[in-house]
Amino acid sequence: MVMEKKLVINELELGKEFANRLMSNLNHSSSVDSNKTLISEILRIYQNAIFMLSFNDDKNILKRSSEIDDKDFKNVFKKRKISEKKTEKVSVFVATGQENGSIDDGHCWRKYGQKDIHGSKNPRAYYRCTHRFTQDCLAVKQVQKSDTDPSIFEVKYVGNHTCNNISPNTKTTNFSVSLFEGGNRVPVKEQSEAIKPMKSEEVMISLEDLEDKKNIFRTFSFSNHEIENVEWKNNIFSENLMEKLSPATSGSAITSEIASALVSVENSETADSYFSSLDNFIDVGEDWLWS
DNA sequence: AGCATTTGACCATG
DNA sequence: CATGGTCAAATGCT
Repeated sequence: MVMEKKLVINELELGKEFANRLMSNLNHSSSVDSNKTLISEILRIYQNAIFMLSFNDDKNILKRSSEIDDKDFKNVFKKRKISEKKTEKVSVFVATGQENGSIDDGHCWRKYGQKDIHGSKNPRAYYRCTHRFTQDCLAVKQVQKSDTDPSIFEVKYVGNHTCNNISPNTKTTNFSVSLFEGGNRVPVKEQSEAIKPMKSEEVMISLEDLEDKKNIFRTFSFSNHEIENVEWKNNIFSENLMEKLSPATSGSAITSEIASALVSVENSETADSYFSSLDNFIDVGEDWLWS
């Protein structure tokens, strides 16, 4: 069985586990918050599984990634800076709950293009940092509404923000994040949890050991080194989530092996502003592609 | 007026 | 040649 398939199955099994837990909760009159969190998690898992499968379908894309990697950078392109872009880090997010497709991530973006994408129902919008010219900020993002779920926007970030203009909205974000790098857990950012969230969204990060089959997706990461390496790195439970769901299980062995992020957005209007603080969470290597 | 968005054209790439 | 990413003129918005 291919790795990707196993991972999708793992994801679905996790969804099943959460559903069972929800059933149990309902039988024991657990807190509404806990049940909501479970439902949210189950929905996320389904979306992840769908997303993974959609990526897995396109082998040609994966092939192309490896081919690009095999090339030297001896080719100097004439006009565009695509070759530079390829060396930048890319983050992929699945944003839910957006009503109008404009995803406020705490940075100021300027739309510079939109394209109909072959095989996709929805066009892809291209944004660059508003401060591209004033502060030489080369950050770029692409937003595309999911074909499978119109409420979900796939957001891809390319490059780091070098500008220092962050929307005040960011202040309302309440999250706790950790990630792995080279097998070591590295705390990234943490803010006060003083604000009780009205709505939670899981940000998917992944920097987990690819061989660890216990892991289940929160998101995916792609590498272009080889086709075989275009695997979805993954992680399982958010520690915060685990504490919400089942305090007894937090701190278990499993949580020591996960990288996760739980983002709580005080303002329930949007899933705003967590992206800005999560730049490069998902390092998909030097090449990246949409499904 | 100044800034953002739209949209067709252009270009690199496979 | 098809596709995706970017450019830039036209247009819209405040």
